[in-house]
Amino acid sequence: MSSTDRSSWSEHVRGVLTSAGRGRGGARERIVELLAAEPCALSAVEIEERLREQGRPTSRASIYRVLDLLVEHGLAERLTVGDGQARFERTHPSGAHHHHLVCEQCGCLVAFHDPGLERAIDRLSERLGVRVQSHDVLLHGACEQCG
Amino acid sequence: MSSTDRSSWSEHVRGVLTSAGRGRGGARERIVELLAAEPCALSAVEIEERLREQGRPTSRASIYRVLDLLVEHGLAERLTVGDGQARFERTHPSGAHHHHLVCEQCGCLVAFHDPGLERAIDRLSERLGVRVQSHDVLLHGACEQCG
DNA sequence: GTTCCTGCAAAAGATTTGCAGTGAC
DNA sequence: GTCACTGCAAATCTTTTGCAGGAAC
Repeated sequence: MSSTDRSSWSEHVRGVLTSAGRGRGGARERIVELLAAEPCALSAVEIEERLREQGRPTSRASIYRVLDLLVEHGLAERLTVGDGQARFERTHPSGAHHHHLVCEQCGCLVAFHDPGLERAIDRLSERLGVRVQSHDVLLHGACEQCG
Repeated sequence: MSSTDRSSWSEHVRGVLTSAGRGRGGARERIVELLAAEPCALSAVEIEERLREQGRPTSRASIYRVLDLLVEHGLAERLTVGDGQARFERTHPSGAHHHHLVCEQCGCLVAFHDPGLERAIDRLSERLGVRVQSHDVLLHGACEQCG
């Protein structure tokens, strides 16, 4: 993702939250800045660590509150990879989305997008006759470095 | 799933665990029996509730231990739907697997199988050039009753 | 008798909440 | 000055672990 995307996401967040009558605050700015720069999904604990390493310590309670706020407004997405903690990732303003591969060896997350998969899910939801609002696909395997 | 499938899964579990040098115990029998009869994924807390309702109270620690044992031997599968607790479901001895739709209204789980989706994931893993061991697909939407 | 299984209680982690103080506008 | 935001501490909830007694073989 380009640096333009990064700053545009931060701007987008500010716009949406301002319209919602929310102010700004130090913790929120720090977290938004971190998520904007981070390509991959982070857990609340990881966010706390990164911010502390950057010399900008932030309370974990605030981290959870900011993340909830972002998810509520569709600005971030919550995902779970089965390790007992939730991970968070910014969403693309255009609505484009992707899925993840969890490397069983190094634990890293690899994002990917696949039109064929999206089509298969569209056809599937039609076949099932149910209304599907969203979907998650999680692959478990080995990343390029480990595989 | 037929009652034959149910009993065959229980038999399968006994066979596998006996081969692994494990004995039997009351808690394990109760949990296997419950999972055999239950069509859908249950959390440890739900399993505890059901067993208590049946007048067969079982310690939660034992429930987690039995579930871990089943997952280790490939007899059950752990899945998460994002509500902060793990759910468990028996696996089919043949290796057949399915995925789930979570109804956002009533919270129920609907299982489905879709060859097209499986093919799309096979093609995808080939395109990505990574080794994919397993995959999970989770749809969020409305079930037939609610939709 | 030895080994595995179980229950209880305590511990460990992640997440949420109450509350008082701080900061933005 | 008001209302939102933050940090701390405590609470909640799920899951794991230590240990002692009990059951299976």
